[in-house]
Amino acid sequence: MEPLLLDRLLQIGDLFQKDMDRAFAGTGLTPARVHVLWALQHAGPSTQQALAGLCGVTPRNITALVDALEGTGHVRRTPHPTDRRAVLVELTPDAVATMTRMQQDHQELSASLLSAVAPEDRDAVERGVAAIAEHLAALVAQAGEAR
Amino acid sequence: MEPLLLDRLLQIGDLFQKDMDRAFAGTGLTPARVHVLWALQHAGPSTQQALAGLCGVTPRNITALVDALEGTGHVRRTPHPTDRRAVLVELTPDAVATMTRMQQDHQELSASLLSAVAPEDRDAVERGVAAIAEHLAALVAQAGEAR
DNA sequence: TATTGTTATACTCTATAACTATA
DNA sequence: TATAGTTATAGAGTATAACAATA
Repeated sequence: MEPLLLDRLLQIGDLFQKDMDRAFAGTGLTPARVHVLWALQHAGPSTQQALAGLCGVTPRNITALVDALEGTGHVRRTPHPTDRRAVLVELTPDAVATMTRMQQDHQELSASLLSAVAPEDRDAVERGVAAIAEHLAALVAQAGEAR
Repeated sequence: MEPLLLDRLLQIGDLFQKDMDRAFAGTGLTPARVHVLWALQHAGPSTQQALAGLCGVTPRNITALVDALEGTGHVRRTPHPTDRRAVLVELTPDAVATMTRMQQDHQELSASLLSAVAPEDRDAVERGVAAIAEHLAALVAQAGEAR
């Protein structure tokens, strides 16, 4: 019996997570902390409130994640120039280098995955996966409203 | 700029997780506990060692998950018929009904996702996603050996 | 009065190590 | 001696609620 499309997608998600967990082992990084680093690379220096929004977690949680990332030298807290309640979190030069490398690996992995698809199927797969992501996002948003 | 295929797949994984978390809210279920229930529905009554293997977690962790599921009435522990060291964990009738419903939802969601893909792309998407899953599994297994 | 970040507390998932009862 | 499950301990991620300083 063929596995369902959904089962394949769930399997892919599990494999990514397993791979990430091992790739970060021993580096002091975890998926949640890398998520913060990604947000900082894309958005630049940010307040913790902003990070909470970008990562979809509570401000309290961001405090803990930034504490850990500060401890491992990945980020720095600096005073906010105009709002003395807030702090700005920014990547250290080392972390910028790490994130640049990670982004390259990311692009290479994406290319490697596409190379596993038969050449005549590649366009359809890119279109189809994008359509699935958008459809699923709409379903989840709809379920969220009905809450 | 088009998002990478990999970004789409990661987005799909995040959306599934978000949807599951909300679907289970208030039921006492969590992704890890549902994983145990799935394993039990597919494998039938099982020892905790067997569940640890099926779920890919430590036996100690299974003890905690089964404790929680027993507390919410989803599973029962019964003595193993031939090995007095072991226990058999089995679904309660209520949990069997819950899992049957969940399996139906699962199939419907899979069909819904496929329906979001253009009809002429569907075969290619099913082939391509399967190929990606197998390719990724091989990459992860290879990285695991090099450990 | 509203917002930013923190302290306090709690729950879940996860792991390793040591221990008990049984094979 | 090896295996099944548990107790003990620890760390990470997550949440809510109460509080301080500042806007």
